[in-house]
Amino acid sequence: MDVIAETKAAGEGRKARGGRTRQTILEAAVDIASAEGLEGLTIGRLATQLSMSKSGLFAHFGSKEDLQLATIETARTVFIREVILPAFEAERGVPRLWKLCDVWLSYVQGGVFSGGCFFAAAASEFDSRPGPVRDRIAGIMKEWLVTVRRAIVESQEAGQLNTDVDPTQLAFEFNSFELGANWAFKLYGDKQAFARARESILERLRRHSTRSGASLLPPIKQKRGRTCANR
Amino acid sequence: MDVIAETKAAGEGRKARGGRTRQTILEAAVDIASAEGLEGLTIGRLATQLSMSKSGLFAHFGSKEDLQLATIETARTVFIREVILPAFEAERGVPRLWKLCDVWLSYVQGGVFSGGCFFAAAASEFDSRPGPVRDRIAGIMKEWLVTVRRAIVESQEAGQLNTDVDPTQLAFEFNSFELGANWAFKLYGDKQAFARARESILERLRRHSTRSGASLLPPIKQKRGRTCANR
DNA sequence: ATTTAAGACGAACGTTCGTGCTATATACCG
DNA sequence: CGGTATATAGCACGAACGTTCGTCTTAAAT
Repeated sequence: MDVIAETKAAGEGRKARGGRTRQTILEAAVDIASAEGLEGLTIGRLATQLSMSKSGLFAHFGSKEDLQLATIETARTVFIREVILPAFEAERGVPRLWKLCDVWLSYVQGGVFSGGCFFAAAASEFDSRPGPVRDRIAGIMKEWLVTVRRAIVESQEAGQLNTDVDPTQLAFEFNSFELGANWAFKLYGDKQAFARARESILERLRRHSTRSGASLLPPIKQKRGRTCANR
Repeated sequence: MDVIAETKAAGEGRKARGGRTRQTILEAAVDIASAEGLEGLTIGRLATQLSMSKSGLFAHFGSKEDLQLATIETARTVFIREVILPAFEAERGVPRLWKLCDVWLSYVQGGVFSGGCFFAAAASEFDSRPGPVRDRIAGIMKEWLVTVRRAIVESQEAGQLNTDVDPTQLAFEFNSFELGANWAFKLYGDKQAFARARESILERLRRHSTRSGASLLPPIKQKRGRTCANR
């Protein structure tokens, strides 16, 4: 996976001095932007929080747009570290597919970014504003969607998921549940939403799994009252 | 339904003169805000577009927050007219439940607001910004969720939907599909997303419907070729 | 015909934004 | 040690923001 290869190269910095503070700036920028948005991420605000001058900070980036793009790239690195890599420790097929969704929900729930999913927030902020920022966000979210879809296809190739399910359709559904949980959590502080999303995803995985695939899913959790005696 | 009662009262205006321009302002405001956001909705921009002075326009509202709140209320009125009322023409039960979702998707697809779903955009803009604006948006979106949930319960009471399905869970799923379609449409211009959301919703309705409920759903559409017609 | 009140206007306020220019401090290299 | 980049700071700018103020026009009420 190209994603894994690039994590090695990203380690060491540019010119040692400036590279380090630049990284420090970007880490703070990601945190602010996830809560206040990429436009609410103000150079003055960022400088104050880091006890720097506006101009000193600004010198690290040629423009505000560059700062936004660099912030997005940093967020992507965090996302890969916090979601993609852990999920890829699970074996290819249904286990990895499930873990991708599970870890994603945990990453929002656990407050990796203080404003929920960084990219969901950025996408809705820039979706009506054409330009490089919007394009990059769209590209990164597509990466995610493609990763989920590929995990679905691999599950089918491994004989763990029925081949009569459309991978694109299922990826759309999983992504929707994640967006829905993120929405409910951010707007209402509803932590139950994550459990709901997990239940919806698991229900679908179970229904479409072959026997060999179903055995790789977590055991059915008993609901209060009654459970999947449905149908 | 209280929603229907309030459509009658909203007809006539306040002081005839001022009420009319105020309404004109708000209609333009809703359109701008749906694309540029409630914060991107600038008083100067609004005044320019309407060939008014900033101060003359501003006098209709005591503050920017008041303008935002009034804009939200106007958007809600549009939403009720364009989505709720048409859906409530369908008979109670599964037909109304399906039509609620179907009309919602059409309302985004058809560009009632040029920036997709007004409330989805506003929610993600203000979900990390406490205050009256955020509270009102959250309240309105809850109204919608409750309306969908009630339609589910009514479908069960009418014996058209199996009672072993959790209404809150199903409402979460339908809402997620709508958010997912809105997301794909705004970020990628993907019109197929609406068809995908409809398919997901219908599939679930069919699976959980009783015989009497299933007969009230639209006929099954044949898919092109095999499921592999996607990209 | 006179008074009153509302609506719209232009100008200006103070603040904050992104962005340049210029000077100083700090670190690295011969 | 001195010299040269590089990093940061200080300062100022033009524009845009929300907001306030005083004035003029216009239509209704007396």
